[in-house]
Amino acid sequence: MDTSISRSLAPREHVVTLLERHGVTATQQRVEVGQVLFACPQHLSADQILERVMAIGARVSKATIYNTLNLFSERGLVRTLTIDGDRQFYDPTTTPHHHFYNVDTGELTDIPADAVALSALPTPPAGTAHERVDVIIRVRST
Amino acid sequence: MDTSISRSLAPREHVVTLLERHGVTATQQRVEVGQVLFACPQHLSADQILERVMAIGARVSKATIYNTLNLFSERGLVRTLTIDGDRQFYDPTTTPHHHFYNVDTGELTDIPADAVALSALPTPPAGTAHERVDVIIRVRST
DNA sequence: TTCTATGCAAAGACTTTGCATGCTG
DNA sequence: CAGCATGCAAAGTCTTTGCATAGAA
Repeated sequence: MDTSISRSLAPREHVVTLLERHGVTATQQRVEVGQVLFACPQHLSADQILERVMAIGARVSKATIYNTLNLFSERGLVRTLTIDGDRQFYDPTTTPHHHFYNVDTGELTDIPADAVALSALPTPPAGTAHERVDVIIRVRST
Repeated sequence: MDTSISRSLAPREHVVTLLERHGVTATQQRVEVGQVLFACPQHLSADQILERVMAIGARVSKATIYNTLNLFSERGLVRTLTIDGDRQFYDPTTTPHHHFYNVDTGELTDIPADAVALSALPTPPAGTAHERVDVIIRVRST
């Protein structure tokens, strides 16, 4: 088998459709970022995405990575996660769900929304309305 | 009344005792940071703390602010919050509780632990154990 | 005195911005 | 062709680090 670093990519077609459906012009670089990002449920940093995009032979600048990720985030194509202060992670899963965060390894794992029973949410402060609930379960290696 | 910026401070005695109880040497600067931080339940950034410490006439360098906050955090005197990626907030309330986060204003508000009913927490990934659960309810201004 | 804390400035990590060039429609 | 996207490098933020000096026990 192939000994080089090869990862599955989301099909080009699929990414193009996805971008268009969100009103994002499907340029070369954005599609490549999308192919990496939407390959599977995962949590990648901007740097990791840049690496992987480079690894598939595409050339995208760091600035474009950030521009693209911010655009995707605004348009609801990805969810931006901030767990520790160091860096942001981009999560292709945009449907409601939560996360395990391993404080020792930094690893993030998805938790399906229905695995956490959140009853009786408190009333938001006056003049505000619920937008989203994030549950982060910090775990440590045993 | 006093027109200058004056805020209540935690009593010096109280802060000294608190630090000692956590095995932290109660130096001049640490006590001043503590007086600002432990004045009331709040969420301050490193910069805001520096500002307020300066405002009470104490002179503390930025490096010491960060060193002190990191130390306090390690020793469990404060809880470090990372909400958006921009900066960290330090929360003097270390008992379990959750937060409202206003995505428009950046404002953080405490939620008592018992105001959120979290039943049926999922099992942590193999080889890990629960450490803490954070619930962040994002709200937007209406 | 002996070890730890502090200050200052420089270094570092991550992210954003400005501007000229290139691609999209 | 008009306008948005991209690349590059520089600028910006927040935070950490190194080293000499000052303070605590």
